[in-house]
Amino acid sequence: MLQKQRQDKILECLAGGDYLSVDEAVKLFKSSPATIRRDFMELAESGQVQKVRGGVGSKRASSTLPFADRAEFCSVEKEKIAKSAVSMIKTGDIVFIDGGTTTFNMASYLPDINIRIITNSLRLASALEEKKSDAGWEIYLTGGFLYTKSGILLGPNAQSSLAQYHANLAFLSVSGIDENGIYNNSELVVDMERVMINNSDRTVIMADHSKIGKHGLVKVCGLDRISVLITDSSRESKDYLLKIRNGITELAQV
Amino acid sequence: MLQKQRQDKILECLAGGDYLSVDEAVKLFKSSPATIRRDFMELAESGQVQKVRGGVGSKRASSTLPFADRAEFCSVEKEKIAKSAVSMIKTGDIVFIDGGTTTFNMASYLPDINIRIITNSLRLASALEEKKSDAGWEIYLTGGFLYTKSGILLGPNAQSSLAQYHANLAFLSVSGIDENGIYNNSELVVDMERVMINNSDRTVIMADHSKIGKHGLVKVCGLDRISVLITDSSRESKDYLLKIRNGITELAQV
DNA sequence: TCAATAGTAATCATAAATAATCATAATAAA
DNA sequence: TTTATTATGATTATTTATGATTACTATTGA
Repeated sequence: MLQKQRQDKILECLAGGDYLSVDEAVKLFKSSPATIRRDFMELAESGQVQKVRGGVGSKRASSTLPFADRAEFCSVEKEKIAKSAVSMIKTGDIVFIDGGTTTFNMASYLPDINIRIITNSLRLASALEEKKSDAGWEIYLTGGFLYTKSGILLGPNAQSSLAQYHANLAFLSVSGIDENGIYNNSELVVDMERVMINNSDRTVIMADHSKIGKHGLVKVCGLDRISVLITDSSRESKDYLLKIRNGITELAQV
Repeated sequence: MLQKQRQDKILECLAGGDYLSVDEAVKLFKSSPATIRRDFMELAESGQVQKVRGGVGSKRASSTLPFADRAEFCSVEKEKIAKSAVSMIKTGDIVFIDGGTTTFNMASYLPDINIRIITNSLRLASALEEKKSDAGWEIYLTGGFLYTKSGILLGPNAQSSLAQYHANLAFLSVSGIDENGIYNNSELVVDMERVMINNSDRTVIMADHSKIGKHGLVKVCGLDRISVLITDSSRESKDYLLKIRNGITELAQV
């Protein structure tokens, strides 16, 4: 049996949202544990299954994420932060959601209420499209050049497209935040985020503890433009949070 | 056995959506491994199969289209038409691809050469993003409101976003074509298609035989604006095709 | 806490598949 | 016919996948 064929069958076994052990797979495909492990590893690396001791499990809810480095998208902290962020959204809201990994997790928890979502993330839009809310989320995508590496739309067309909208809330990912402001690593991303900040009533920054006290290539804006910071608690970031606390309106720790 | 004959048989074997190993093919066609490999390579280069170690797989074998109603997208006719359409694309081209089901199939066959693709189809963009061409397709998405039912971007923002671009080739799906012109069922879709036609050097209509002689809610344009019609042959549509034939520059029947 | 067990990762030799090269056979063009 | 072109199959070196062995690590239960 071909390697690829075997891997397809593994995925098939897991399609029902189940679990497949190394031993079972060895019997099923008549190969050695080493080979099965290698298959499992590859499938896990490409994000198609999740590795557990003794075998692999289906990715279940997040199984439709189309990108490789899925692990990065699914950390417990980021999910908590995302959950807290969506709880701020009320019926009738118009929200900007930018293209970061933290904000992407919001897709899983968005309540099925009437809201309008404006985003430059192809992946977020795809995820929301597949969920097909009953209440009918209205989804608006910005145009522009598609960065296939990160699945987000950037560039002048994306910016001018985004500038057409105004929102109640903007949810942003950052690469760092300190007492002077928020940072990100790409100029094009920063340009988009600035438009979101300027065109929304309130700006919510979603940053896990690893971002606290860190910087980035470009400063997006000062803390005075930030309404809410949602982060998770950790011992190391505690001191830094105190410094930031005074610059912003509200701090949510999850 | 002729080379062409053999390659057709290979494709037949894969029609069911499975894999074919080099060894199996060697026995089946009584040729040498070298020849079979060359066949596999050619078929893979033209995008008709996917190469895996030890053999080839059908394009459908592992490619997971992100939406439910896959069947509709995969009819043999539409695939043939799509294949013929992509063969028109050359290195350096800038192409519009609209959001229909026929045009969507082009994603599977797009050659890995340097081209720029402008589309209002979220699903096409997602599919291309996942394929991650080596040569680096540049993908541009129009902005606008996302119709989750069909996964396409429409509305005034989509239009103005699209109007920024100019292409060599525009590939359009239609709901019908007759001797007077082409038709579609949604005003918003027609608006987008008109922009594509106006902003491209050549317009290619992709319509399977069920569309020939049919109409739709809105007329998009007359046949004089159409450069090429790609369709599949069928007894019923033959007479109608003769009428249409004179209105357009070129007719490709697959 | 400790071993006992089960699962894993790392290494390596082997086997298999592939790409590259070449000579030959089949085909098409002059 | 002769020549040029293309397809084929054999050979080779190279790359890649595999399974056995071993050492390592996590989990379990006393």
